[in-house]
Amino acid sequence: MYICLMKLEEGRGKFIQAWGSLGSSWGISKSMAQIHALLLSFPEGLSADEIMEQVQLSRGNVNTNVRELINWRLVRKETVLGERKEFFVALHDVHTIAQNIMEERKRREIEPVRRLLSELKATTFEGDATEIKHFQTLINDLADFVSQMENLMGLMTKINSNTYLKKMIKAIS
Amino acid sequence: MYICLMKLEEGRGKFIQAWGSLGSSWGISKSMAQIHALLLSFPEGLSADEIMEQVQLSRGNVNTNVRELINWRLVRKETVLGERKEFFVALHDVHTIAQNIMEERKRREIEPVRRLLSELKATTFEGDATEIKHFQTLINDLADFVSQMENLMGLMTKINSNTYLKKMIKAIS
DNA sequence: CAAAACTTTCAATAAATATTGAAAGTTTAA
DNA sequence: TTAAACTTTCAATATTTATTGAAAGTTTTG
Repeated sequence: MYICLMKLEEGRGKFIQAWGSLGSSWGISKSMAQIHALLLSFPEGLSADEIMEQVQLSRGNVNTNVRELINWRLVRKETVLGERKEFFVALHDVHTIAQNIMEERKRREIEPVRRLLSELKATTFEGDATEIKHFQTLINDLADFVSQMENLMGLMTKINSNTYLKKMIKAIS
Repeated sequence: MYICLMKLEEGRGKFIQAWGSLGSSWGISKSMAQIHALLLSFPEGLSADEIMEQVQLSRGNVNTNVRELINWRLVRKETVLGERKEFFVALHDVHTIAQNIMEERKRREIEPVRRLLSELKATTFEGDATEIKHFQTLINDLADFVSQMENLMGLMTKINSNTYLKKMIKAIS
């Protein structure tokens, strides 16, 4: 596909659908990814009913996934004067988005690993000395790597406000 | 738990089980994570039957997930002179592991996003000018972010052989 | 070549996860 | 206070993903 012309609505629809299926491959639910894509596509907030309408999901599903997006700090609630219902707006700054996703993933995916490894590090093993050594080396190496990973994720959130850093990373990678 | 004493076998078992459940939270199957943990725990390779025995999984499951681990370049086959069956050994260097995981995730999770965004970047939209502008800004921002991400993942694989880089990252993050 | 020793495949099944929608809960306005 | 407007919950259901195990396939050995 070299050139392509389409209605904006169609483009948004395509983006939303594609983002939804991509979502699965990063371990978040399709609906959540779709709703996020939808809210990102609109500068203004949408109501629950509008979301239901646009992505064809049930009320319960929209409610659950919007709440989850709020937990991830990717979306916030807004109320409009004179309107009774709530509106949901995505955070539109990509670097803030990235930062919040990083933080959440750290919490969910890195922290538990760290806990496991600390626990194993703190235990003394009985058995064959060589095998113990191998196992302990593994645990230590993994622990080192995990903190490396955390540093790097921290770095990612710093890139945010730092063009110099951005250039540096590009240069050394 | 401040001090703890246990048999090595028990420690390995604990590690394997925990790694399995963590696996789900990073979007890989429990069995695959368990098998990986098992093979990491042993310096020498194990046969399919030994894996089945140790992690209590069916032959088919072991076969499938070992193949997957080989695709990810986290495990390789080994044959032993005079033995008919195959043995599977984990790569034991944590940084090589990290590097291979990064590459695989890039391929699976980043590449498809890049493709989608390029496609949307290449299309011309019809509709309200302000809305189009918002949507295009979104697409461009996401595309920028994705390449940023790729740079950083590249950087991660470089840390491997570079202690200086490691210190630098720690310093700036 | 045939049987033994393995490995691979894949349809059936189980388990985990996501989604629905109707009922219950809450807030606001008159 | 009560009815309307809206949000939340959650048991039932659907969908997706992982796992099993027996049958088919392959390679090696005698």
